[in-house]
Parts: sequence; structure tokens; C-alpha cells
Amino acid sequence: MARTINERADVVPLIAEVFREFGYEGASLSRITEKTGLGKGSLYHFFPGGKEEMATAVLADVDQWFERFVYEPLRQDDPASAVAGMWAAVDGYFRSGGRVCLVGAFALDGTRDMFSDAIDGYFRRWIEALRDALVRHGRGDKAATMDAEEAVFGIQGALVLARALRDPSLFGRALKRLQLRLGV
Amino acid sequence: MARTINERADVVPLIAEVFREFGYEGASLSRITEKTGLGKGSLYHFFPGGKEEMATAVLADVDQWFERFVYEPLRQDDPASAVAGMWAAVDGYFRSGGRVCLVGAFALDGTRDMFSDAIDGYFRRWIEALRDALVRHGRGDKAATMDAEEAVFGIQGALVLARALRDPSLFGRALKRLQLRLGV
DNA sequence: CCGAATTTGTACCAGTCGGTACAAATTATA
DNA sequence: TATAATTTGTACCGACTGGTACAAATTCGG
Repeated sequence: MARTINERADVVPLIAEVFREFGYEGASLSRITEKTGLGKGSLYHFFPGGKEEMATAVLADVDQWFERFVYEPLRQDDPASAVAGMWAAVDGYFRSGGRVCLVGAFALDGTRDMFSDAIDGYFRRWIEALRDALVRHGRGDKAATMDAEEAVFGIQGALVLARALRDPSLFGRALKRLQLRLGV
Repeated sequence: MARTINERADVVPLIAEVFREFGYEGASLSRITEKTGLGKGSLYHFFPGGKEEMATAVLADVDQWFERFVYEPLRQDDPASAVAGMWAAVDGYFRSGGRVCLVGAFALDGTRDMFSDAIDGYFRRWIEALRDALVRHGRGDKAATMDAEEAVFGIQGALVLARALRDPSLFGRALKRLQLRLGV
């Protein structure tokens, strides 16, 4: 019938927003069609696997972003500037606390079992990349692991709390605090 | 038809488990029926307001538990022992990372808007009670607030990460770390 | 400009959702 | 034991769920 300018890649971030806002179960196809402007025909053309494939695509998209702007720099760049870049990237990505972590949200309920590999990989590689940078910066192996874990779960908790209290500014405060703790 | 030993109060924790496991949207009445062994008739007898009233009751139950075993001691008991008691209570309540925070889970998706007062109050009173204890212990006002915030969002983030990585032991490590940070 | 491939809207499906109605069964009161 | 109040199972409701089928519209290759 019609050809719009939408490619699959253009739609993924829109679908991501719906998942972020309502969770996997709450993200109904009707809400997704509403947000994307695509009918079921187009949606199932792009994602023959339906809702599950949409979520997989969204998770892959998120993963790709972090891989490129966070993990890879942590592994390759100068440790100090890579870590500094991480805090900036994270603050930007989560809109200074106004946005929630989709992977963290999926992890909390039964959705996790559907996407456990993607969810596990996202956090594991984040922690490993950060630990790697800390070690290269001179921190001991054990301490670096703990520090990396603390930074990552600190970010997740700050997102939860900022949203629960409807106080995005808490996220910025928390990032500052975590940054100081890391001492890099 | 039948009279079982179930009182409303006995059913609430069971319903809580369903919400914890599947989230608000994913907790269907059929799952709740299955878990509790109660038919719709009984369920709507106890909770005329339906699913929403069940969630309200569950949140009130959680709140009551924390008020009694965490907030109240923090406000009234000797600061050092109350804070120590908090870590023990939290570790026990969340089953050393094997259990998720229902309030945190609700906070992350669209469910928050339905129960924002309960969610907001749970975290706000927790932080305030902890700050209060820290101040009585000699910490300055500003620093105590930051410390309290960090402890609470640290716990939340540790729960997210422990579940995401399927590694409950991470929660214990995190609690230890947060406890040291607090220095009480 | 024509035919093939792609893209899309719409109607429809069975299943499940939360919720209601109500009679039957059980318990409590006397 | 008779009766009133409580508790419960079940059938049913309209709405919505994710998903399928398919023909019409559009775009693209020649």
C-alpha cells in the first residue's frame, strides 16, 4: 500500500521507548503501532518473530550503543579519559536520570528469563571493561573488580531511586559520588 | 461453598510473590488464583477493588514490614546498632539477593504512576530514617543525606545486578561494601 | 512503462485479560 | 436445628492480547 521513509533501524529506538515506558508485558502491540505509526503488517514484516523479536532487536541496539561508546573505549583508550568518558556517556544516555535502563527493568521481572543472555552479557561486559580500565590504571585485580561492580550497580540503583522519587537530580548527585569513589 | 483457613492477611504475601515474580502487568488473575488457591469469588471478596487493591495491599504490607524492622529502629534505637540491624534485616528480607524489591520493580515501569505515593514514601522514609540515625551518630547533615541516599540506591542497584547476572552472592558483597562506606 | 518484488492496511482469529453476577455451600448465631 | 451472614466456585461478559492471512498499494528493476 504505502512506502514510508521508515527503515527497520529507524523504528527500533521508538519501540525501545515503549518497552522502557511500560515494560515488556505492558508494551502492547497497539501501543507500539501508535508510537511508531506502523500497522501490524509493517511491524510483522520487519519483525516476523513478533514482540519477542522486537525486544531482541531493541536489546541488541542498546548493547551496540554501549559497546561503541562505553565498553570499547574502556578497553582501548587511555584509562583515565575512558572512565571520564563513561560518566559523561552514561549521564547523557540516561538523560540525567530522566530515562530508565531498559536492561535493568527487564532484569527485575519474569522477562529476564526470556532474554537472560542479552541481559547477562550487557552487565558482565560492562563490569569487565571497566575493571580492565581500572587495572590498566594501576588498581589491583580484586579491588578493581569490586570497584567496577560498585560503579555499575550504583548507576542502576540511582536510576531506580531517581524514578521512584521523581527526582532526576538525584541521578546527577549519585554519578558525582560514584565518580569520586572510583578515584580515576 | 467452602471455608478455608485463609484470611486476607495470609493471602497478601502470596500475592506479593506473584507481583515480585511477574511485575504488575504480568501478574494475571489466573496466576494469582493459582498461587493462592483462591478462586475469583474469594479474591474479589477480599479485594473488591480487584488487582489494583491487591497491589495496594501488598505495598502496604511491605511498607509495614520496613517501618517496623528498619525505619522505626533507625529513628529510635541506638544509631550504631540500628544501622547494623538494618543491614541484617535487608539481607534477610531480600534473601541474600535471591529476592527482588517489589517497590523498586514497580518504580521502573508505568506501574509507578498508579502507586506513586506508596513508592515515593517507601524510599523517602527509608532515606530520612537512615539519615536521622547517621546524624545522631555524629555525621553532618549534608553528608548524612548523601550517605543515606547512597546506601539505599546501592541496595537497589545490587538487587538489580544480582538478578541480572544470576549471581545472588553479588548482593552480599555489595552490602558489605556499602556497610563499610557508611562507616557506622 | 510494465511486471515483479516489496511494503502496508485491514479484517479476522483463538486465547486471555480483568471484572461481574449469582447461586450453592459453608459457617456463625440463636 | 432453623436461619441469617459469610465465603466460594463457576459461568459469563466485553475488551484487548499477540498473531495470521491476504489483497491492495507502492516502489523498483528492466
